This record gives sequence, structure tokens and C-alpha cells, in this order.
Amino acid sequence: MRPGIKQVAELAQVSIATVSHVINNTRYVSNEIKQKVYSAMEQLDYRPNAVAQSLRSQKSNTIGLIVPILPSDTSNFFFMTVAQGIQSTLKKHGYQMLLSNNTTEELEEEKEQIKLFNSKLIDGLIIASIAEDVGYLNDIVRSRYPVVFIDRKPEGYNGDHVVADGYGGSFNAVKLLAEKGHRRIGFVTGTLGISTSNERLEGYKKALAEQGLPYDPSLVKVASPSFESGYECAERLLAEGGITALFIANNVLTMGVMGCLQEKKIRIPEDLAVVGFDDYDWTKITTPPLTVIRQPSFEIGEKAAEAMIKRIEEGQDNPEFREYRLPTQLVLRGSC
Amino acid sequence: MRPGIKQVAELAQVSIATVSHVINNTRYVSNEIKQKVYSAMEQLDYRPNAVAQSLRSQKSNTIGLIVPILPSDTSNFFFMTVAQGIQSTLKKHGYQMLLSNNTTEELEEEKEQIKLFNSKLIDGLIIASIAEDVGYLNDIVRSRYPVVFIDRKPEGYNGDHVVADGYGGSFNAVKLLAEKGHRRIGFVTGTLGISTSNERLEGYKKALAEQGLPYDPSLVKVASPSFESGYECAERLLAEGGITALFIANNVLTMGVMGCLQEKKIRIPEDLAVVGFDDYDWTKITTPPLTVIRQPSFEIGEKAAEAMIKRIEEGQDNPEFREYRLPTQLVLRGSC
DNA sequence: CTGAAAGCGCTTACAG
DNA sequence: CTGAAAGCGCTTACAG
Repeated sequence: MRPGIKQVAELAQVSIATVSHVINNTRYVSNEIKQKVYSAMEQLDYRPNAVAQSLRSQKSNTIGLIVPILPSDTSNFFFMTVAQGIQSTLKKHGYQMLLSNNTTEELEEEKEQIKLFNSKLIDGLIIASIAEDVGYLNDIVRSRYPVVFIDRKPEGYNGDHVVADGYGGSFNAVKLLAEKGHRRIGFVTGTLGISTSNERLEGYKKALAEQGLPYDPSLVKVASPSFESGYECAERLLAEGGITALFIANNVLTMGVMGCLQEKKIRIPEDLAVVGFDDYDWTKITTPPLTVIRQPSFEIGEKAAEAMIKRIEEGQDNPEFREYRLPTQLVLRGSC
Repeated sequence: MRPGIKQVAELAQVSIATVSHVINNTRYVSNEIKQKVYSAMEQLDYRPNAVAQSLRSQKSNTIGLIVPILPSDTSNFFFMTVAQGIQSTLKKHGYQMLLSNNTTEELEEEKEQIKLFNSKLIDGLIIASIAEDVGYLNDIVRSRYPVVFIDRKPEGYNGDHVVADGYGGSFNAVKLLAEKGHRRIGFVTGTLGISTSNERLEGYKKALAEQGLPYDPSLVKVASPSFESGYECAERLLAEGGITALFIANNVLTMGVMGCLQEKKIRIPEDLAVVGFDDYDWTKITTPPLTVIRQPSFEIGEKAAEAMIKRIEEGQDNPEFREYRLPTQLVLRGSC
């Protein structure tokens, strides 16, 4: 049987309370007694029962993370790296991460997962919500614990959020292409209406304007989030003709576009200069290697965890919610 | 405040015991009373406190999963897909998955994670151990719950394990190359001594033998698990000359090799025919797209979860441990 | 057919 | 400076 605190107390000949206090360093215990307790714990290979601790203290030292990850989808990679950033910094502060991924891309699933987390007494929630409006959190979370949003800017519920500077990344990519002399620069984006896509489009427009280039809506293709859709957008842009450069605003679409270009034997960058999104490993081994906008995914996770810890330590007193905006980075390779 | 079972009992005017029994369907309750309880639960938006349930019943309905995932490493993808397979089938059986990834690739970390799981009362452990010998589990797990191993065959501790048929995959890849007329077929493998690498090497040898080709150790390069190491192995094989085909036995190394070939402008398959390992999305968009051995990663996860559920339901009575070996698949594309 | 009560393994006021 | 006891929210023998 697993030894409990009672067994430790008996062996050390002290009270249960004392054992608890030496474990948690929560009140003064004489050195002599401390030693007895430590050695008893060691002898029994005692580990506190986390479940009992949670029940009693109404605190689980656990932060829930909800992230939309489809099976076998390349975009996994981004959120997985974020998750690792979160986990590694939570660990430093003595917290654990409970991961739940929304495989269905449905909002109901997301809600269900939060309710599950609630029943496990999480101390905080970090979420990359798929909802455009996260107002539903008002009913489910009810400010019982802090919520930190990642990737997108939340609407309808207050919370810190950490995002990558997609605006700046997009701006820099398009500016680079324009400076290389390209006048007709295609743009492939994911569904609009969410903050990430919106601001990347803004960056595109802004760069064009600054470079004195006209904004031509026919050069902008909105894709659904799939390889195939990216492929198809590239196909259409190619068929319509006229572009000499292409910027793709997310990683799944970048892959789809590259699939199309490789199949049609478009020479890069001679026939078409290309800049993609997200610095995935595979972008290094395409022909030629791809210039991309890098999002600091691990750092996003770290920052989200830090924000969470801060919130928990501060308590409810601070009503001002912060936006943490992390810089993106232009990674130059052979494709433009 | 979150309502507890007591509040439900009061509102429904029944005992706590009765509420518990209708929740768990664990003894007869008259329809009339059931209805009262249900409506009280709904009215209060009641959810049982999972922590209290675990503590009392000494069962958490949670399966721990430990998997070695390095930050920003492409190999993440394999285990992530496995994890999704596990999670989706556990969910069907009312279990949750608790994920812990060993970021350090160190055995001590692995042990620490298991101890943490223990303190959370997990009902079972699914693990892709990095240890060559998992005998240490005898001390930590002590048969308190079932262990299912994935990816590799365990040594030193008994448990079901589910693996992909690397032997068959490797055999088919090399056979294909030989049948296309290649006589000198290079082989890049990860560290030997673990079941996965070992059996892929065996498959290579077996295919050569069957095709009447000599086994030449100088064509076999053992790499450490990194992009760079794969790159370097390709470089060496190229420098030493003589190979017309190359089979790479895991995905990280495949990427490294492709990086090298692309940089040295080796034409594929004209100069060198290539077969890689693992059907990652990016293998579709290399130039040319890559022929690979596909491992059924999601299915591995599903099978592991099924094996776990079976063990838990069977109890301790069945001492015969099973190997589940899932077929790999040759995915033909342009690189050979 | 249903209820009162013990107890899972802890933490934390309350006493002394 | 340390201990005895209540209680977190459930499940589950034991009674009737």
C-alpha cells in the first residue's frame, strides 16, 4: 500500500499536523523534529496524495490548457510548441499543466472541456479558443479563476492575452518583397474575422501603401484551413496571372501553396518569390528553402504561463487586463 | 460557489447517498426520485467534484501518458498523433488522459513524472520510455496499475506493448529499391540497441539477402537523433560514393538527409533514389515528393488505449502480456 | 427501496 | 512550539 501522512506521523512519532507543516513549510518546526519527519518520509518513500491535497485546500496547482489540435494536422506543431513553453515555465513555479485538445473544432466541445476542468478544480485556464466571441466564459468560469488567452485577442470576456505580432510580421514580409521590386504581390490568408488573420491582412495593406503600391483585392485569396484550400488558392492566383510574388499568412496554407508550386514546377524565386508563415523545420528543406515569418511559439507559451502565475499571485485585485504582444521575425532563406 | 452533492440532496429532498447512486447508476432508485434528483442537478448546474470522487473511490478514471517530446522537434508529430489516438479512445470509455512529456530525454525526469502521476492516483500508465531497460518500474509502479508500452518493446518489466512493424516496413522499402535495380543501397539509422532501430536494420539486411545483394557495413550510418546528424550522414555517404539509393529509418534523420541533398543539388531520383520514414505532411511537398514508410501513429494510440482499458477491466488475473504489432505501409511518391 | 454514518488523505483554524 | 479535531465532497458498507 501507498503510505499516507498518518504512517509518516506514526513512524516519526509526531502529529499529522506537524508532518503536514514540514511538508509545506507552513509553520515553525524544530530542527530535531523536522529531521525525524524527513527520515520517516524517506524510509517510507512517502509522497503526499495530491488528490487529497486538492480536495482539502481547494487548490490543485494545476492550470488547464485548451488548444485546438486536429489529428495529423501540421498546425499541431505551433500549439504543441506553445504548450511546451507553458509547461516548462509552470513547472518552475510548482504548477502542472492539464492539456485538453479540442479535436472537433466545435465550440460545444470546448465548453465541455472547460466543465471537465472545473470538476478537477483547476486554478487557472489558458485557452486558444476557436470562438469568435468568448462571452460564454461568463457562465462557465464566472471569474472563479484567471483566464489567459493565447494566439488570438479575445472578445466578450476579460483576460490577459498573449499574441504574436502578426501585423508587424506581415508588414515586414510584404515590404521585403516590394523592396525587391515586386509590384504585384499575392496574398493568401485564412478565414477573416479573427484577430490573427485580420491583422496580417492589415500588415499587407499597410506595407503596400507605404511602398506606394495599389491594393488590389483580386490578389487576395481567402482560404479555409486546409492543405487543399491553400493548394487551390495558389492555383487560382497562378491562373489569373500577373503576380510575381506571394505571401501566405499561415503554415497550413503555406504547405498547400508549396504543394501546388512544386507540382506545377514553378521555379522559386525566378518565376515567383514566396514568403511563408511559421518557421517549421520543413521550410528549411524545400527547394529552395523558404523565407518565412517566424512566430515565437515557445515564448508565447512561456509568457502565457508567466501571466497566469502573476494573476494567481495578485489575486482578484487588479482589474486591468494586459496584452502581451511578442515580436515576429523575418527568417531569410532562398525563396525570395 | 460551486454547488456540491449536499445542495443537490437538499433541493431534491433526498439523502446524499441517493444522489450519489443516481449519478453513478449504482443501485435502484425509483423513477420519481430520480426525476427529482435530475431536476435538482440541472437547476443547480451541478457537476460532481472529480477530486472528491477520486479520493474516496481511489480511482481517478485517468490514464497517464509519458512521451519524450523535445521542444521544436519535428518528431513531436509522431507522438502527438499517438497521443490523440489514445485520448480519443480513452474518452469513449470515460477515461481521461494526463499527458506529461519528457522534455529532457533523461531517465530521472521520466521517473519523476511517474511519481507525480502516482500522487494523482492514475489508473494506468501508457509510456514511450526512453530507457533501454524499464526495470525501474518494478520499484515505482509495483503492479499497482497496468502499464502499456508504446513504440518500443520493453525490457525488464512486463506489460502489453504496441509497436509498428518496422521490420516489415524496412524490408519493403529496401526490397522496392532493389527491385528497381539498385545494388548499393545506403541506410541511415538512429541509435541502435533499441527495438525500433534494431528491427529496421534487420529488415534492411533481410531484404538485401533475399535480393541476393551483399551486406556492406560501410553503407550503414548510425546517426544521433538530430537534423544535423542526418545531414552529416548523408554527406559522408555521398563523399564515400557508390550508392545509388538511400533508405532512412526515421523522420528526423530523413529531414536532415533531405536538407543535405537539397543543398548539394542532388537530383532525386536520377542521382539518388530516396525512401524515408514516417508519412509527415512535408514529405508531400519536397522536390520530388518523398516515398516513405508510413507508421500508423493514430492507430498505435488507439490500440494502446484499448489494451489499457482491457487490462483495467480484466483486473490482475491475466498474466499473459500481449504484443500488438501494427502494419506499416509503403507510400509511393516521386523519390524512387 | 432509501438513509445515516464512516472514511478517503490531507490542511488549517483553534487550543494550550 | 506542537497537537486534536473539523471538514473538503464524495462513495459505500451497514441498517432497516
